[in-house]
This record gives sequence, C-alpha cells and structure tokens, in this order.
Amino acid sequence: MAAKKANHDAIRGSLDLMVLSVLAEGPQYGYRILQRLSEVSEGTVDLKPGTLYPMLHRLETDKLIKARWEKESTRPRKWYELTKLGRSRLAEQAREWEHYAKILRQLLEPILRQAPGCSARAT
Amino acid sequence: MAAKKANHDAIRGSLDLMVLSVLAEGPQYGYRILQRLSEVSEGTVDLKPGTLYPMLHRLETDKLIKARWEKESTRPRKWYELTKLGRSRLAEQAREWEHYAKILRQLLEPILRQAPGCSARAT
DNA sequence: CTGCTATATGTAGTCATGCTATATATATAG
DNA sequence: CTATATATATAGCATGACTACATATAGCAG
Repeated sequence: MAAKKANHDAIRGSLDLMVLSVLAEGPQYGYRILQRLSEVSEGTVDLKPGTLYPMLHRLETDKLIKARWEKESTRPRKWYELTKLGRSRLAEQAREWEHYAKILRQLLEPILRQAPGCSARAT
Repeated sequence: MAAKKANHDAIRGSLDLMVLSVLAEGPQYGYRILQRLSEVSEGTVDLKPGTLYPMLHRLETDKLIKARWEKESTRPRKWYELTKLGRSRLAEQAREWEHYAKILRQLLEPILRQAPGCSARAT
C-alpha cells in the first residue's frame, strides 16, 4: 500500500489535455511526446510508455488524432497529429479546464495564502 | 456508451482537494458539502451523494478527516472536520495542484489565445 | 564482437476513482 | 396522505492510469 505513484492526482483527468496540447504544437510521435511533457514540466510530469501508448490508441479510436507510420527514419516511428475534431475538442476542453481551475483556485486561495506549516501529526 | 457524465474530466483527481477545501472553511456535514460545491461552482460541479459519501469514508480511513454524529439536530447528521494531518496534506496538495495548473496553463495558453472556432467535423 | 544504454512501440493485469442506481429514513409542505 | 427536501449509505460498473513486462534496433564503449 501507499505505493509510490508516477504522477500526482492533480493531473488525473488532464492527461488527455496535456497530450493533445503537445500535438497542437505539431505532429509528433509517442516517445517524443513523453520527452516533451517531461521537458515542459521540468521532470515533474513523468508519463510512462505504458500509460501513453494505450492513451494514444484511445484518442485515435475517438478520432481526435490520426496516426501514420514512418518507416524511412533510423527506426520506425508512429506519428500522430490532431484531426479537426481533435482540435476543436481540445479548444473546448481547454476552456472547460480553465473554468474548473478558476473554481479550484478560488477554493484553494485561502489555503495557499497561509504559511506553509509542514508539521504533519495526526489529530 | 458516451453516457452523460455528471462531472467533467478536468476535475478528476481534484475532487478530494475540493472537499478538503470546503472542510478547511470549518466543520461540515455531507449534504452541505454537496450544496457548498454546487454553490461555489455556480452549479457546474455536481457531485452526487454516491460519489461523496464513499469519498468521505475513504478520507476518514486515511485519517485526513474525522467524523462525529450529531443526534440532537432535526435529523441525524455526520459532521466532518479536518485532522491536523488532513490540514497539512491539503496545504501540500494545494501547492502541488498549483504547480501542475501552471504547467497546464502554459501548455494551453496558445490554444486559448486562438479564436474559439467551434466547427467540429472529422478530418 | 559483445554488451549496455537509448530509442521506440506495445500488451497484460491490476487498482482506485468516480459514476449510476438504489435503499433507507424523517421532517416539512401542500 | 402524499410528495419533496433533507440526510446518509451501499452495490456494482466503467474506465483511467499505474506497474511490469515484452519486443526490437541503433549506437557506443570496451
């Protein structure tokens, strides 16, 4: 129990959004998406292959992205890019994310304004 | 399939945070937490009893909150309040949430800056 | 040439979260 | 006396995200 988790709960439900956002920068293949997410988050987002690839397959099934194999490179890569549906869905979800982020920030504001006292003993 | 979901993916993984935040305002009982969340979100967060109560039980098991029955009111209510552990965990998770929110906002910024064109046909 | 590391994609199996649906019980309003 | 709001709770399910593992090749160090 209490097994260490790769990523924080806070990004649960936002992983699709993260991946789609990376693809909004342009077509990309899986391995690079992992690197890109690690890069923009300075290592704090540590998506594992076993999480990403099934995700990409799901997004493809949902027609939000489309894939194409590239065989000519040093080694085969599967490039993904947003479909039109994916692009509009991303925009929509981005706006919704902002909406909820605003609510949460409002709730968390008083907590964050306090001193970050780190004592943690059970009551 | 594609059954309507009560809440948006964006808040997945942040529900604990929301509930703990409400309890940071002071002790509260379940039914009121639901109302409070609906209130601060202007109805957009629509937590169901079947989601909240098991959650409260879990948070109690984890010693983040503690419960006490109130039998003297018009009808029995179970009041919850943060433990010290819960309070520090909340502060910690709030800071972590902010961290990831910042990363996401950074990723979403270029998307949100664009016009919200809503055409959604598959490519 | 051998073995290690980085690149690159993938599946299997598990667990926790959040959902719907349902159950129970009482106070209050019509 | 019936319907609605209050108040808590459980059962069962879907799925997201995880760990662990499998596969394969390029490139480099020795």
